[in-house]
Amino acid sequence: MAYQRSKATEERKRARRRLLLDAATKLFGKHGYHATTVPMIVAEANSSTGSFYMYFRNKEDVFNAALEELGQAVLGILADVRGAQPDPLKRISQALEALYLYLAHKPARARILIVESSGLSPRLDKTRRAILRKLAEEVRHTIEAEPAAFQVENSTIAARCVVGAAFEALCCWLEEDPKSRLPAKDVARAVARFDIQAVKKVPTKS
Amino acid sequence: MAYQRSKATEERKRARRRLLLDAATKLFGKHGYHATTVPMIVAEANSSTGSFYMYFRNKEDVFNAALEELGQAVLGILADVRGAQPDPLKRISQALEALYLYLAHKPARARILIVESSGLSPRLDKTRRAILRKLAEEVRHTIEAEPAAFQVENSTIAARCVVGAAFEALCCWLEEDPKSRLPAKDVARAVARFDIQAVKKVPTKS
Amino acid sequence: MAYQRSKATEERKRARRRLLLDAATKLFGKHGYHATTVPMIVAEANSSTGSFYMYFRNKEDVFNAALEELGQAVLGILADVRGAQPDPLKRISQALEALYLYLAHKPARARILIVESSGLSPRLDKTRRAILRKLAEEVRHTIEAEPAAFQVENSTIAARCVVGAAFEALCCWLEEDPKSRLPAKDVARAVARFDIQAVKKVPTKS
Amino acid sequence: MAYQRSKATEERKRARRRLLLDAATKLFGKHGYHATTVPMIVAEANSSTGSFYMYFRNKEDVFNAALEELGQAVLGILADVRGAQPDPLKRISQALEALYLYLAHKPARARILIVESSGLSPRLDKTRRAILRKLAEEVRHTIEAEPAAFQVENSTIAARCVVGAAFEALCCWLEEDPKSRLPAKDVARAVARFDIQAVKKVPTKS
DNA sequence: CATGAATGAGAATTCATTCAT
DNA sequence: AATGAATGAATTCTCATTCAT
Repeated sequence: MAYQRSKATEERKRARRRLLLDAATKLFGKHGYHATTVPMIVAEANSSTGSFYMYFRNKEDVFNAALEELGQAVLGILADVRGAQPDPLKRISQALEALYLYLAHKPARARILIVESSGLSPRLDKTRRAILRKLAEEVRHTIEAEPAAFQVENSTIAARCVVGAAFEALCCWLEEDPKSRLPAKDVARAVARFDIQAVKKVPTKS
Repeated sequence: MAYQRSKATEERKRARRRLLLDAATKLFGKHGYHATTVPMIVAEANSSTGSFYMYFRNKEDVFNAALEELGQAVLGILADVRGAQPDPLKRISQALEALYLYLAHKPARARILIVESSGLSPRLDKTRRAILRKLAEEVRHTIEAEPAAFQVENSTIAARCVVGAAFEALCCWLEEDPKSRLPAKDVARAVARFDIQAVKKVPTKS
Repeated sequence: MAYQRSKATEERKRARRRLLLDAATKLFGKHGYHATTVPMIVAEANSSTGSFYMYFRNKEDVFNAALEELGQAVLGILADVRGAQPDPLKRISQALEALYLYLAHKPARARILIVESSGLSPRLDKTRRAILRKLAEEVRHTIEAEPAAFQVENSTIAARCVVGAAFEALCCWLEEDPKSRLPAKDVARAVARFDIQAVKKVPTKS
Repeated sequence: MAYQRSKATEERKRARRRLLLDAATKLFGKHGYHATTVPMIVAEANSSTGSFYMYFRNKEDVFNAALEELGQAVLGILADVRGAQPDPLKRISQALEALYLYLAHKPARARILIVESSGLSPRLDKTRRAILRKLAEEVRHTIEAEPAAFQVENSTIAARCVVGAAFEALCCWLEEDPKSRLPAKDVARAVARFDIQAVKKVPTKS
């Protein structure tokens, strides 16, 4: 009986945390870190400041949680593609497309990851960099795993370039008028073409 | 009533503004926008709050001034290279190298441009985007001016990718331990190789 | 989520607001609007700046609240007299006496109403004028309701004169040395005599 | 020669002071004491802060000067009427009319005297009260000089009432829409009727 | 004498966080 | 566990006044 109740409690706690984290993600993406206040978050989540500090150490902590969750999601997308597509060049293409479709449909999250998480606190910077590093690592492994398909001067730097190119193009696209801009898919393809061209092995003549 | 405004006074005003702007640039690059306070800036510049508000409307205004100055500097570097190097592929390479050397020697400025200027206020975002847009335009013009040398799916997007790749690689490099990381020049070359590979025309077999 | 809001909490909130408003009223009356700072108010109320801004939008807002409360009080005094005294001439007399006794015992409030509320902000000016207007309206209605008792050239202007005379006399009296000045009651009577003489119907000879 | 030059200098000094004082009067009347800044005054007078502090000790000092000048002007008007009109009742009427015409044509000055000079500093309060006191004294002397014409309970208080009535009516009138309000002359007459009725001797039957 | 750049004390206000209920 | 009232440190910005030129 006591166990049952505790289980229900656990679930309610999880649900409450979700509510708060979703509200925070939404607002951080919309207004940025500094313009989002804790009262705003708890109002959006129909909760209270007191509860907020039960689930998160402080404001930085929710942002960090939102950022990490986002990182997980993005890495998950990449993992899915890796499992599904054996051709490494096509994999890059597919991964970019999947990433763009995901972030294009959740522009608030895209903003958190790309725009709003810069220059905050050391801890948040660290989390942000960790996500970007993991993405770059993923790319680097892909490159290094198939020397027959790729040819770059420095795979670490090339991987960073792939990530940077993708995010900058995405960032610009997010700022464009949603009515007149290209479809996300097309941007993803153009970026993929760019990245692939940059890293694929050029057959030497002879 | 209004006497001839003394030239010495004008010069002192300019000097004072410079002092404040340099101090602000230094501190913004070191601590970021929010962690830098006006008192900190005036202390660094050996000036006073009152003076600060004579030369800048508010804190946002100095940051904007610093950012714009930085944008001018970076565009100036690109313009210099454009004038000096007729070969468009080599030009990209040289431009990146010049940019890296400049920002590597002024890491505080690099941070302002790449890391600290995101997600602040609409006005600052606009200034930041304007700089990145101009950089991308520069790249796009280079690409479009020589169809014989370049081949991309979409020159606008490719230009953004070039800029994004360069800045992400630079950003990562700035975070590395200065003692053990590669020299700026080498990073610049690796990035240049990446970018050039991505956009140069691949000779069709025949 | 929202539990029954506890009655005790509501009451404490009301009490806190009262405390702040009373402190503000006291200090505004003593030092005037500009010389009274929010820290002074919260110190007087044994509260904190944060609380202050929970109950009032800003400094102007407390002053406005104090002024409106004062207006209510003064209008209440007039309403009481109107209910109690059918003779319109005597009513003016009684109303003035009641007003003087009230304000003489709360000189800080009198100062707020008469001296300190002028030339502050448009909003406060409006509140001040609204109170004086209502007082004058009260007088005007009294005059117009009994044409047999009163005779004036313009009842609106006469009503303003009644109010102006009363407040100027009160203001001068408040500045006099409390030890040597006339009792409030006597001043009230002299003013009443003045006002009544000014507005009462002069029996035409016949 | 030296004398000549000094005289010219004296004149220029006087002129400069006038310029500053006029600018200050205009701005104080328009925006009030606190909303008028020294830079605003010197800009209006085409002068400089440095000069300002040559002619006035500080901001309070100009306001005081403006107020005193205004007081002189108003007392001058009363003195003129006193010299010209021997009938004491008619004199009150004429004085009010002259006062209203003067202040109606210089609403900024009227505001300084009636609205903006309240609740500032002790010194300014004192100057303001001194002006009102002198006006009341003038009225009191008129009343006391002709016991045959007047009949009041307390001439000091009656005099204050006369002044208060006049200023409150004027103040209300100044706030009314200039297009639709009564002419100043009519208001003056209505106020005069009120005041005279209040203080004139009522012939006892017999 | 005139100028206006420089000063810095001082005020208002916000919001992350705590804690009594 | 949940609530939201209370806290106060911290920050921005203004403007009267001074003083070097």
